[in-house]
Amino acid sequence: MYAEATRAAVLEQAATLFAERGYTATSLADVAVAAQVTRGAVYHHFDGKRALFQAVLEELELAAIERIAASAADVDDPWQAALTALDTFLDECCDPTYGRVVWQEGPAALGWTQWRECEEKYAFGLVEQLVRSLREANYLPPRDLPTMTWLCFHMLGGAGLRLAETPPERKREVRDECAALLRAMFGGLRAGVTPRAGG
Amino acid sequence: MYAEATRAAVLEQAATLFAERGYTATSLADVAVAAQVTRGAVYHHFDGKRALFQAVLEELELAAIERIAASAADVDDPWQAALTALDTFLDECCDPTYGRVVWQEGPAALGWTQWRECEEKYAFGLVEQLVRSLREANYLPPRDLPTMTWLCFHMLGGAGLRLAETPPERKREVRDECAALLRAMFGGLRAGVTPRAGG
DNA sequence: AATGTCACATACACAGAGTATGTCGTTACA
DNA sequence: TGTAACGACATACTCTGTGTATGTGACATT
Repeated sequence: MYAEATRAAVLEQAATLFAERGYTATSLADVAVAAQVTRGAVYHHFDGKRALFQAVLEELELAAIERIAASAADVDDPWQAALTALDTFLDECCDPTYGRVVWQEGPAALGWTQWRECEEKYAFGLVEQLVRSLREANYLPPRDLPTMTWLCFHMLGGAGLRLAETPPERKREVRDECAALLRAMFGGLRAGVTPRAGG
Repeated sequence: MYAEATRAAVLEQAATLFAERGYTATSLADVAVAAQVTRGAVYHHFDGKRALFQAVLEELELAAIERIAASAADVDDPWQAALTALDTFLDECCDPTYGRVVWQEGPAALGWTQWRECEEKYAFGLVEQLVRSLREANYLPPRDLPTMTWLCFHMLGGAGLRLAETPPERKREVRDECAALLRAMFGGLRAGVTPRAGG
């Protein structure tokens, strides 16, 4: 039963190529060669190029979200939990593949709408959840949830993208810079709002 | 001399189609049909699909940036100038074509790197200029300029994208919501910094 | 031993980008 | 005023890459 190994190899090589060359510049032939199989094998395991990409994206997101959620799970205060999640997220983005595939190639490959639908289950959903809990605890003003979520989501995406393209030796520096700026900006949202005790 | 008219027609139809269907889903045949010419004419005026897209993007950016810069030109205080630019930018984004082409399709079509290089001349350049002037006037902390610019740029892009996809009847509402949130976030960056008088 | 199924491989169809060449009307100029 | 050059397209073809349909061998089942 080599099937699972083949699938995994295809998935792994696809992730690398999509991240390195981008979605359109990567052909299924390239993926097949890299995974040392034929295009037939790729089509056997995945329903075409888009489906392969989506599988790659979902795998990356799943792993990242899991770690991010775990890191924030045992923090009681919603604000501190959000900041912890932010920190872990930035760590995840130091992996070049994640930022490129999820934030840059994602919308291009799947199309804006489908990408967002997919993201509802992962990063976007997590951000929404965090923003919601912050708002309910009165850490944030009672403004439009989708808009707040959307802006936060995109700001995080921007940071992720920037981190992904930063050369390894500068990653830590840029990461800390992003963290400070993001904290300040989120702090701006919070300004003028009194958190509800015990929220 | 119909040449200029033909070029303009191709450019206009391409903008519409790229915005409606996206870059990859739009073939040059589609563009040619819409502009009532043949593919040959398209290739005569533009060096291929990417070049056509870039021309569309640059035209949209040029028009937008011009209006944005003009609106902020006669405001003395850098902070007020930035807020004015923000307002005008959000107005521009209420045009669905602008947001889709520049912020969504742009990176996908040209590739991340080339898109950014192109943007240096337009939106990204303007944001950088504004952020720089704010920092020099001590309205912002002395943090890394590229990172600050990048995050602001992406946040604005997120807002633009959201506005572009909002149905016309809700645009004003979402626009104002975005404006308020963005002002708050930028205010967060400013917090704790004392502006230099006459700066 | 015949049959079915899984995991691929091979071969083909078709769309769309890019290119090479053809055509027609206008202009330059002798 | 004939013609040669050029600009503005149109037509025809090539090539790459996706997707699909079919073929093939190993293995399990009965």
